[in-house]
Amino acid sequence: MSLRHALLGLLAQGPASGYDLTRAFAGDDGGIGQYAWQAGHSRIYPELGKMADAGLVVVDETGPRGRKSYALTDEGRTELRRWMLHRPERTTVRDETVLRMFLVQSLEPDDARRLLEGIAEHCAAELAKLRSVMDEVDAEHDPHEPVPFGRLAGEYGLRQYEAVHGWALWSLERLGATVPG
Amino acid sequence: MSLRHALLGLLAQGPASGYDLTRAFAGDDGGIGQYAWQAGHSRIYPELGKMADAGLVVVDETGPRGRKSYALTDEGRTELRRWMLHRPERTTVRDETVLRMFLVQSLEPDDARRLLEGIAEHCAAELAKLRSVMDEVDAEHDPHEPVPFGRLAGEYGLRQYEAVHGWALWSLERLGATVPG
DNA sequence: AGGAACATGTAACAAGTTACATGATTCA
DNA sequence: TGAATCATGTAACTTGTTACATGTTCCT
Repeated sequence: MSLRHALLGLLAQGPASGYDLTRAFAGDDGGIGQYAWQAGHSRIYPELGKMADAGLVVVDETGPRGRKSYALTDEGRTELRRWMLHRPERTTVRDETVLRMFLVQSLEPDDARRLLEGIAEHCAAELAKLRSVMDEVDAEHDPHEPVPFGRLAGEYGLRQYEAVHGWALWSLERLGATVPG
Repeated sequence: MSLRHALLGLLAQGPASGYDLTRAFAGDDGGIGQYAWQAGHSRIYPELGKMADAGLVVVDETGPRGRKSYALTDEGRTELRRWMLHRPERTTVRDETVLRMFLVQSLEPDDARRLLEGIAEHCAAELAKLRSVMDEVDAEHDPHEPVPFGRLAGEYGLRQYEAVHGWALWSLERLGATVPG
């Protein structure tokens, strides 16, 4: 039931509507939906309803066009904290990109090389993009204030891309050793 | 439909039964199920059935206890290759661990620190374990032969743990700056 | 003989995606 | 006034998990 906790975590930042939360998931902007968890509005609205029934959130404000803004309750905050600090022995993982990495060796060497080169290029490009965004965030940020929300996640993304980039290059070398020329 | 492709990828290594494939997913041994994709036998058996209907695999051998060994067909290999080399713009991602990382900043600083310390320790421990396994693999491997299956995935795991470890330490420093003492 | 591991399957439930459906407000 | 965006919801379908169910072979 991680969608519930994702929503609790986002609401911990401040009240938001289902529509706001849907955008937080949808972004191609290095947000939660790109790296951590995906959800569409058709799951988010019913889940918010159930969470309200369970007392984890309340509608704190209604706006135009039927907008309902949800806020965390103390119960919700407690549940979020419990989930964050409790490490389950086995967690949900479903990652198509990593799956491709696992299966690189099922391809013929030429195909594998092509795939790895594509991955390396893609990572380099994304890395450059994300790095410039993060540099900007850091430049605008007063070092005496708390880290801006999302900065830690951004750093994770950065290091993630670096790791995959390095891995692709390492793999190309390893594969290359078997086919001289 | 990534389960299908995960199965095709595993079968590219050689024929296997549903039971064999189930173990490949289930392992806590740094296998596909720990990092890339999870599946239980109750999904695997029906999927193998459908794949056989679609001509992607065939039962190449039957054994004791009703064992059915599946092998890739040419069609299956073509479909696997198509999927591997075709980069979709948006891929499935669902990762509870990364979700926690995204939400670290929803915790109070003390809790966040505790969580990050736990992550750093956990990564260091897993890294050490995996490194010794990979060192062993490398020691037993003739450098003139192709890279052993799983070695690239193992390297990915290694670099992944290193990245997360580094990230946790960096984040601790960043958080620490806001709360002196 | 009896337990562990091998081996396959189905059913009920939970979670997520895509498509369908509707309506209000804002802005040019 | 018309298009874009805001805003919420449901229904049908797909995918995955947990629980139920059964039978065989190997090893001690």
